[in-house]
Amino acid sequence: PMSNRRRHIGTRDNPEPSKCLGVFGLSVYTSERQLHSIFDKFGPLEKVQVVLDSKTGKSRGFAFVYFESIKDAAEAKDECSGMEIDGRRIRVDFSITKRPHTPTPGIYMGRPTTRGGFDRGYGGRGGGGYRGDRYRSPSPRYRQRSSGGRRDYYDRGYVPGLGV
DNA sequence: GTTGAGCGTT
Repeated sequence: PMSNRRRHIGTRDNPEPSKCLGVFGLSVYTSERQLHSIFDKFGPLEKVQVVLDSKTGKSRGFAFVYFESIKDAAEAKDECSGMEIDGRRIRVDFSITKRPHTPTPGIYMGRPTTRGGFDRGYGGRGGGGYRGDRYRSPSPRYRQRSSGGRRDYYDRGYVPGLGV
C-alpha cells in the first residue's frame, strides 16, 4: 500500500491531526475535572471523556479530550505529552478513533499477562513510592497552579462548606 | 489507593 517509506495515516504511529486527543497512561484516580483543568489552559474544550470500565465503573486509565480548535489540540498535545499526573507519565496523541465503539459483547479482552520480563527485572519499585497527587510538565511552559493538589479532594466527594 | 500498556459506553 502506498509507499513503504511512509506509514499509514490514522494509526498510532501517525495519528491524523484532530480536535480529539487521546490521553494514555493515566492513573485510575485521575478524573475528568482534573484533565479538564489541565487541558483547558490551551483552549476551550468541548468535553473530556475518561473511559470507564463498563462493569466496575472505574477508569481504564485513558481518556479523550475534545478541543474546539484543532490548533489548540495540537499545542496541548505537544505540551502535555510526557507530563506527569498523579504519579503517572501520560502520553498524548491525536485520537485515531473518533467515537466510542459499539458495546463490547464479550468479557474484558485484556492482554494475556506474559509476565516474562516485568515481574522481575523492573524491580525499582521498592522504596520509590509515588506521592500521587501532583502533576508537572516536562516543558517549562506549563506551570502548575497552587491549587494543584486539592483537586483530589473534590474528586473524592469532599466539598468545602459541607463539613468534612 | 496497582505496577507494563492500553484508542472509547452510556
